[in-house]
Amino acid sequence: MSDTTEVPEDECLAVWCAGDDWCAVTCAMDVIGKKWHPVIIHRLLRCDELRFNELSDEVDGITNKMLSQSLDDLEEKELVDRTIVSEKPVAVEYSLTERGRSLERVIDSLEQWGKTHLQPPESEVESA
Amino acid sequence: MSDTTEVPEDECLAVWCAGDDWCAVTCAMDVIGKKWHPVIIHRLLRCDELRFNELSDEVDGITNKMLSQSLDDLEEKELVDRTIVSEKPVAVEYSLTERGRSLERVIDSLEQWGKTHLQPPESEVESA
DNA sequence: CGGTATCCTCATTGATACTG
DNA sequence: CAGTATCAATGAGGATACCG
Repeated sequence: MSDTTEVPEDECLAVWCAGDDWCAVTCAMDVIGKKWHPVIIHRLLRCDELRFNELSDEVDGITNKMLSQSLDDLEEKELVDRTIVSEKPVAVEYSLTERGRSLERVIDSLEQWGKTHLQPPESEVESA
Repeated sequence: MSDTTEVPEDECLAVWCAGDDWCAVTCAMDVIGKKWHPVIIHRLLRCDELRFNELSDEVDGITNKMLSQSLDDLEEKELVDRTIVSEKPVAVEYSLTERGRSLERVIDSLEQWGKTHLQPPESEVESA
């Protein structure tokens, strides 16, 4: 029951794209194309579950606001799960949902392309 | 001389991302993550070569300015080739470069994901 | 710890009109 | 046909501070 018809009724994901040709790429980009989404997903893909601050540390450069906002959006899109681990000393853990994990191929091809065609600065990263 | 070391000296593609972890996904997104880039590349992937107006018609919703601007950016990033077909009645054709074509996997996985998880509105597209 | 709230900036996008 | 110029709007993103 998870690969036949994934789209909920309240889901508006498909709406803003349903123009002349539907365009799945544009839609997909609208979902994961936000500035911080790809990295966040990428990290979650590798670490399985992370706390807010761990994520904040992992992503590097992201502000609380953007992390929170991105996570919020990702949750709303059912790509990320938010789990309260502890109430008293507030502790929350973020992980990918099934749907989120399904993005692995996308993120992976993106990463692959980046590594192949953008050239990692492994040998000249210390110049800055 | 086109598949050994693809990165030109003036190329700043790798620069803005060379932070703490390099992050290929973020870099890749910076290249193709612009609003219209994915669709344009997608069309070019399917049509091989298109004129400015054909593209303008294909993309649907894009303005001259954005198309021109996107194409310009794509050219600068060496993803798209601009070929002047005719001088007098100005005619230009756009096509993907090798590098641009290398994005096929990315665009494809993006499209695949979109189609699988965002559900094309084929059966309810006429409600609007 | 895990966020929110506020304010501010500037980049992206768009509409419209004009041109070689 | 294939753009460019200009102006304006929008909103994404960032800095900082505060909260339960």
